[in-house]
Amino acid sequence: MASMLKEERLDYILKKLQTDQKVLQTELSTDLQVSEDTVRRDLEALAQSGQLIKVRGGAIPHSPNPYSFKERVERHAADKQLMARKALTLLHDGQTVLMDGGTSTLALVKLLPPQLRLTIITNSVPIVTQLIEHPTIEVIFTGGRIGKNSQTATGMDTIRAMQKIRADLAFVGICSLHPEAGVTGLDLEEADVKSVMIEAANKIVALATSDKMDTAEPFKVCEITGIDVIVTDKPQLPLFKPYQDLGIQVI
Amino acid sequence: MASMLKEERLDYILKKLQTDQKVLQTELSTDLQVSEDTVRRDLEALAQSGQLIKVRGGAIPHSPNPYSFKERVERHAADKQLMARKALTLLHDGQTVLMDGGTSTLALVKLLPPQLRLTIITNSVPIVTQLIEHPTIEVIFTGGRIGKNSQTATGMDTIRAMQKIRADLAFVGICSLHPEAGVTGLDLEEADVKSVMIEAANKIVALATSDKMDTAEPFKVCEITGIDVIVTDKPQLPLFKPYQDLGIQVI
DNA sequence: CAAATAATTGCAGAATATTGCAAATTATTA
DNA sequence: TAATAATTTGCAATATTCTGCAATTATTTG
Repeated sequence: MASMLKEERLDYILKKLQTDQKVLQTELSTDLQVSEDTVRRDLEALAQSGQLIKVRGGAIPHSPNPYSFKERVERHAADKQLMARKALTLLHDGQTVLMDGGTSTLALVKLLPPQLRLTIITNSVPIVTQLIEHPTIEVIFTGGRIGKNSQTATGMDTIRAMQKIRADLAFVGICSLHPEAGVTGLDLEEADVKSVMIEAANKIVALATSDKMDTAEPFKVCEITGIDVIVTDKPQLPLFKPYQDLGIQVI
Repeated sequence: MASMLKEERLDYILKKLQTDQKVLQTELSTDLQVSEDTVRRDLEALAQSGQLIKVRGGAIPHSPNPYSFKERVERHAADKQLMARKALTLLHDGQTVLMDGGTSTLALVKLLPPQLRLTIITNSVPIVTQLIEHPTIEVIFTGGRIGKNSQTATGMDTIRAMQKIRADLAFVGICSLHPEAGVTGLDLEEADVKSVMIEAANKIVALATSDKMDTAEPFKVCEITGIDVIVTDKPQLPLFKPYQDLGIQVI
C-alpha cells in the first residue's frame, strides 16, 4: 500500500468523527494501518489544535454535544435518524425554515443534502456549526444570550429576531405533547422561543419520539392544534389516533 | 531522456495533485526522474505561490475557497498565541468585552482561564463554540446572517445588537494598520461591524501580527487614533515607533 | 563570440521528525 | 482487590528535511 501522509490520516479521523460522532483508537489503528501509538499521537495533535476532545480510548467531537463519551452511545439515535429522514421529505428548494434547537433537529440538519437551497433561521449553536460548512444553505442566527446547557440563544433578542420573520416551515423539537395540555417544555425561556417560532411560520412540524407523546411539562408552548405535522418514529401506534382526529398529519 | 523544463514538472505536479488529491515526493521523484531534493524545491516554490500546501513527505491541495478559516487559523499560529498571552493581561473579572471575529481573537478565547468571569459579546461562530464550554463566561451572540468564509455574523442585525452595548473593552482582529490610512479591512461588511464595535467600547485593543503593520486595504474601519492598545508579536521593531508617538500603547 | 554571472540540480552529511515497540505507570471494570 | 485496558515514557529505527557545496546548464554582457 502506498504510504499515507499524516494529513490524510488527520482528515480521515475528522471525517469519521463527523459521521460517527466518536472514534476509537483501535478502529482507527486498523483503518489507517498504523500503530495505536501513532493514532494516539494524531488525536493528541488534533486535540491540541482544538478540533476534537480526546477521551480514554478515542475521541469525541468538540462542543456541539455536551454529553459524555458513554452517554453518547446513544439516546434514541436511530429513532432520531429515522425521523430526520422522514422530515427531509418536507423540505424543498427555496424554502425559508425555522429550526428549533435540540438533538432531533440537529439530526435533520446533518442529513441535508449538499445541493438543497434553503434559508434556515435558528437559535441553536450546534445547528449553525453544522450548517456553516454547507455550500447552498443560507444561515441566520437569531442572536442573544447563549444558554450553556441547551446551547441555544434565548431571551428578548432571540424572540424579537424571530418575530421579524415569516417562514414557510418550522421544525420544533418537542419536549412533550398531550392532546389537552398541548405542547409543553421543561424550560420557560425555551418554551417562549418555541411559541414565537410557531407563530412565525406557516406550517409547523413537530419532531417527537413516541415516548414523548401524552406527557406534559410545566411550561406551555401552544395548543396541540398549533401543530400541523408530527414526525415520529412509530406513527402506526394507536396513541397517535387522537392527534390524527384533530387533523394533524402523523408520519 | 530529453531534459524536462521546470515548468513542465510543476505542471505535472499540479495535475497529479488535482487528480490524486495528494502527491508524494518519492513518487514524483521517480515519475519526473529528478532527485527528491529537486522535487522538494519544486513543492517549495508551488507552496510559496499558494498553489498547494507542503507537508512532510509530499503535498496536499488547499481548500477550494481561498484561505479558508481553518487555514487562517494555522497561519502564524505561534505568533497569535504569543499575542493572545499578552492580551490576557488586559482582562479582569467582571468586564464586558466585545470580541471581533477572526483567528487572533479566537486564539485569545482559547486561552481564557476557567475561573475568569466575563461577559463576552461576539459575532463569531467559532468563538461562541469555544466559549460554550467555559463555566464562568456569559456569552452573547449578536445574530444575523452568517458568512461562510469569515464564520461571523454581519449586517444590520449585528450592528444594531452591537450598538445597544457599552463595553469596557473591545478586541479587534486587524487586517491592516497604517499611520495615515488608519485601520482598514478587506471586506466592507466586516469593516462596518468593526467600526461599530470600536464606537461601543471604552478601550480598543488591536491584535495585529507585525506583517500587518503599515499596510492598507480598501475599506476603512477607523482612524489610527481610534486604537488604544496594539498587541503584537514583535513590539520592539522600530516600525511601531510612529504609533507610540501617537500615544498608542504597544505591547 | 566568449567570458562572466546567475540559476538549477544532485549529493553528502548533519539535524529533525515520525513511527513502532516495550516497560512502567495509571485508570477502569468486574 | 485483582485483572484488564489505556496511557506515558524512553528509545531505537527509519524517513524526511536542511545545509553547504560542487557540477552543470542557462543567461547576460562586453
